Amino acid sequence: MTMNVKKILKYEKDIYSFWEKEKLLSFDEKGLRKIYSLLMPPPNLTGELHLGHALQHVIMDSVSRYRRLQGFEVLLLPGVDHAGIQFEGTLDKKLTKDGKSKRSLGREKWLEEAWKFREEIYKSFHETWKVFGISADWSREVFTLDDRPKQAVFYQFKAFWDKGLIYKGPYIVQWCPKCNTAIEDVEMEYQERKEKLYYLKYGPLTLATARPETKFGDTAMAVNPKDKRYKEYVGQEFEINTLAGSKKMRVIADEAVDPNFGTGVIKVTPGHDFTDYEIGKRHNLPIIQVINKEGRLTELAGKFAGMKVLEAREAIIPELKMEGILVKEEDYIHNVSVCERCKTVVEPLISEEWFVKMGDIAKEAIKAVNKDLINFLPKNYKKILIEWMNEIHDWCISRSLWWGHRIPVWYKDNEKKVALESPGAGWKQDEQVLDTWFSSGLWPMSTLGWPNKNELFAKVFPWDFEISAPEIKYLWIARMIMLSIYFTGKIPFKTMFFHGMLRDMEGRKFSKSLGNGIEPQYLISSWGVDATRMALYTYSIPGRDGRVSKSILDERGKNFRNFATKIRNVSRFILELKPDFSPNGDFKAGEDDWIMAELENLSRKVTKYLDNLELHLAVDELYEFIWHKFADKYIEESKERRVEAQPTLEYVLKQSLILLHPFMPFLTEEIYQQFEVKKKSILLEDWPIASK
RNA sequence: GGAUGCUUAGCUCAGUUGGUUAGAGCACCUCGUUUACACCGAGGGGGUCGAGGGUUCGAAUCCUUCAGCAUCCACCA
Repeated sequence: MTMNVKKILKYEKDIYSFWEKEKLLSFDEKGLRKIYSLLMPPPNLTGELHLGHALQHVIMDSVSRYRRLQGFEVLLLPGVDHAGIQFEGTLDKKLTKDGKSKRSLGREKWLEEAWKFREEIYKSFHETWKVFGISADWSREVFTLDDRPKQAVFYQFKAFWDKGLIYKGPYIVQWCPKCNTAIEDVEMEYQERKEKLYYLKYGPLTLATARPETKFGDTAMAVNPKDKRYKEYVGQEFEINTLAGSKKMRVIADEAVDPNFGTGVIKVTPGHDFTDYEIGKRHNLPIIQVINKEGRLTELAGKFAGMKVLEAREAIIPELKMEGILVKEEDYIHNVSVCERCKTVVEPLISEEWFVKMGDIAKEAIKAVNKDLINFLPKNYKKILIEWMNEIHDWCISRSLWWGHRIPVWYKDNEKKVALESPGAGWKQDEQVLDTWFSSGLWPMSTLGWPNKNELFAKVFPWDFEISAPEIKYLWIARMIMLSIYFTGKIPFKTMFFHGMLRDMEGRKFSKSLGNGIEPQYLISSWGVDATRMALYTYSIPGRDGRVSKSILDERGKNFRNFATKIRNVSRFILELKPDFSPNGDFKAGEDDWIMAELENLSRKVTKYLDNLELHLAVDELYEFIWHKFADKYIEESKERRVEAQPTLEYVLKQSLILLHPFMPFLTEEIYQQFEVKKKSILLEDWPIASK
């Protein structure tokens, strides 16, 4: 079995090397042919490529091979994303196993380890890509921490800075105490928890809270202005027992308070709650930090200082009861925000972070998207993206990490400078790095040498084709659009293809923690690369999720492996066992007409489906034609008149191979090479029909 | 709470702008070991297209209500 696997992979590697050697995959920017450009979404540098990557890359590859056959000068540009938090988390886990840690290594040594780890991951990426036959121009590969993106990132930062779009300030952020960094809304997930809702007496009022431990940070009580019950209290001040002393608190009226929740009164904790932060801003309330970045209470919490949030909650409850402050408890089921990566409960708290004002940037992007310059698949993503951009928040671009583009701001005494390199002795660079998406958002430009003016950029931008998983439509796609429009006035890509998500049979995402993943390598070694690719095209409908299990993918893999065998047998019959005669290339009218008409029909349909990016339909047609029309019917009938039919047999086979090549590149090349009259590679053949 | 999508044969899914007996693969049944192929061929069974209502000469396809599932967004004091 393992021998067999190696043999299969060896065969595919040989063909791939042949394509590379003949420069069939490389892009000639001096070429005169019309360009078709595809930008590979850079996978995260975190380990191995999974089935979702395979799906996405295989879709891109079929499009790029199709365009190659049509005679385009194709650029499929590959790359990898440094993936700040994710990579850093993965590496730290690995280092812990080796008995090392961030603290013991220090920033410089740690970065050395990081680059070493990067090399390991790179090797595995390249192997997988080539095994899948991805026809990218590897000489143009980009990594988001390379020099070029570095220049682009700096240009971007400087441009925003000069325009006054970047600001630094205390701001309430979602803080993950374990990752020790601010994270964005989109990096969180929600877990339903059964907790308690506590009713506390604050002066003459009773209010409900799920987080009594934040009471040390309270700066006011708030009610809805329309709530008649509390009208008389608004504006008054009361002495409140905080368990760490006593302080005066005012009752304020704010629209954000829901009169139907609890008693209709809330405590306002601007330092540790998003709504409260907004209320606090509107009413000029002070911000008090009672939870620190490790998720522990600060000294303001008196004897509870140093406790973790949940410990503190448990310790506080009895005290509140004793003091007569806690008057009622009830069960309360609600969603708790946790960090998407480490599942730690996220604490909203105040941190010094860098932000980009997004309002104006988004406005321009909305205009461009509304002009329908980008073809979204599925269509409704246009609306979804516009709605998001309409309600955009400022972008928190700083992360307290080491892996990434360091914020290019330098400090000396009370001076500040923006520079890529140190402005001289005594200057200290900001400790934080930029959000990964700050560089990924520039991907369509930085991969082409932007911001330096150059021919490549001028020729290629905007890209013809981009593909993505829908889950990063805001994080990545929307940002690429906004940044491209902002800096170049142009959209970044003409077609934006959102593929569906592969899920398990329960509809869950594949994830490491669930252990429900299916290795692409497993499928390849069982059924071959081409069959695995074909199995994946079944799930290439834009925006449609697919449920898969090992057995379902095995079923498809086996089915297409059988299809590959069928094609091998067909070609053996036609090319190896052909009758002894000299083909004159003439087609006999009459008995061959129908298959020629079917072939014509097939060519037209496959072309249409590829143009519309309906890959699954193209695959269906090819399968039906080759197996059930050509093999089962025509070849069977031709046995009666083999010599006469031979030119047609050869012709139909060759054309079928060309049409199938975008999907099964290795098999089609292998068989193509057995023809007597042929070009150097099937990739140099002509697609039978032009696109509309 | 808001938005979007999904619900078609036992399973996983296709069904292009509404138009003849609703398709594929796998599974199942019958027959076939003819010199490309049993990783095969010929044939067959199996669906009131989630439920109700509506538009139409005609609806899986359009409208509406409802149910279930999923995703995204918001809220979560």
